Amino acid sequence: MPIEIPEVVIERLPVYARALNDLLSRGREVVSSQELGTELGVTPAQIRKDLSYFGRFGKQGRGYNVRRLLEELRQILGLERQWSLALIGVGRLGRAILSYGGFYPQGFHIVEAFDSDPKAVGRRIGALVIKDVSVLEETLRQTHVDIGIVAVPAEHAQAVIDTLVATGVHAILNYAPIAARVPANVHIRHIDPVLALQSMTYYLKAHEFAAAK
Amino acid sequence: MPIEIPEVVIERLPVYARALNDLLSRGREVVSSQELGTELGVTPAQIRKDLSYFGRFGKQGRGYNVRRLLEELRQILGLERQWSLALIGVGRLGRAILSYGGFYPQGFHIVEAFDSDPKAVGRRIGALVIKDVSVLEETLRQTHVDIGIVAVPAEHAQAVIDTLVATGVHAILNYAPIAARVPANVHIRHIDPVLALQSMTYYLKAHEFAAAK
DNA sequence: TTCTGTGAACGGATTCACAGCA
DNA sequence: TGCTGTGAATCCGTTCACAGAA
Repeated sequence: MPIEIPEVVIERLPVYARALNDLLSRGREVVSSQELGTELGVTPAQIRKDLSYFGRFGKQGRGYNVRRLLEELRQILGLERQWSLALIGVGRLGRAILSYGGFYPQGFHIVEAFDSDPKAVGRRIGALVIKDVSVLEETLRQTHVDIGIVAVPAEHAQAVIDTLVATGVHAILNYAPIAARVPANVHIRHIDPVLALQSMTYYLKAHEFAAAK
Repeated sequence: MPIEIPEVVIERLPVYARALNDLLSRGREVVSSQELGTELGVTPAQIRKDLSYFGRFGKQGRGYNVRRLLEELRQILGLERQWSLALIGVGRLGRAILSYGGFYPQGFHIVEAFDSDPKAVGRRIGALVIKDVSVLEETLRQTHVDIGIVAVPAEHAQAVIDTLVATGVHAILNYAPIAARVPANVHIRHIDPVLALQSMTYYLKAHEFAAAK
């Protein structure tokens, strides 16, 4: 049944959840779709429509109970549980990911780390010992992880992703600058600051042209 | 005139450019929309339609000349020039961004760095000396930068973004976990791995449920 | 009165399908 | 014959607008 819910809707829910979290910490108890929309730069109708896919969480004439709605969203998104992740690639980028403090408090725990560099393998980072990428497949067949984080160089990324998929990983966060191919039942998100910059320059160029006139 | 071109199209162009770059380095001279589409997981019709907004770059019966099309796209996107960036926030994340080697070769040069921590201010990182964020506004009024990179804690991000906008910056790459508000003539892209993870867990949850049946 | 929930209308992006050129 | 370029058709997400509950 959830199959028919547009993916864009799913991608907005965490944004709503984060805003509700803020509101809650500021002591706010009730919020209207109007206010939430202004806060987030989204139309109120969109928020109401998005939420209506999952239930009727609001009170007519009042708005939404912040705590209640947040809990519903966390439930829907699976944010109440903890998720285990494996990191592949412990170079500069990988180490930055490991030391990033934003995952753990949100329930995302990196429980395995792999690299191909013999100098890195065996090294300990916090509670993790870096394993050789050659044992990636067998390790993940024994120890289940929910999500793979790919932080290897572009030329190895697709192979790593294929291995992850082969071991039954269904969600991948990819930092490598490639357009990875995965089966339809596997979810992938790309973190790619260069692509982000390269699409903005189009507008900067156009703007400068207009400004020069 | 470029105003009518859908933003999604602009966002796909850098992806095409990257793929063409790969093809070129593999010695490929000609490519059809079919092949390129397979490579990228996009329909051939979409590629042809996207490109048709900007001109007629292909040869019927043959396909596209890889080098030629790449050059056209680089021209359209403004990738032939160099762009100067200012980084605000030189904490752990900011330092990782500074040490990331992927920006410079693509023409993105970080020329200024700011932080609010007195211990960081004045410190030299490579060719950069970290300035106090209190001089952000006046510095950017003197030294033009094209793009701002925001890597400050969430609670300061909107203020920093407002300052950037006030000094005439029209493009922002935001790493802070907030839904920042900017005027319509300012472009912003968000790098937010936690949001990416939080939308994938929805599907993992649904999948597990289905698998348990 | 206020604000939700939701069918219906709308608008915009994707895909189709084919004419036309090499 | 092969593949582009592109109007037309389709699909899908957003917005409208209003009935109905508090």
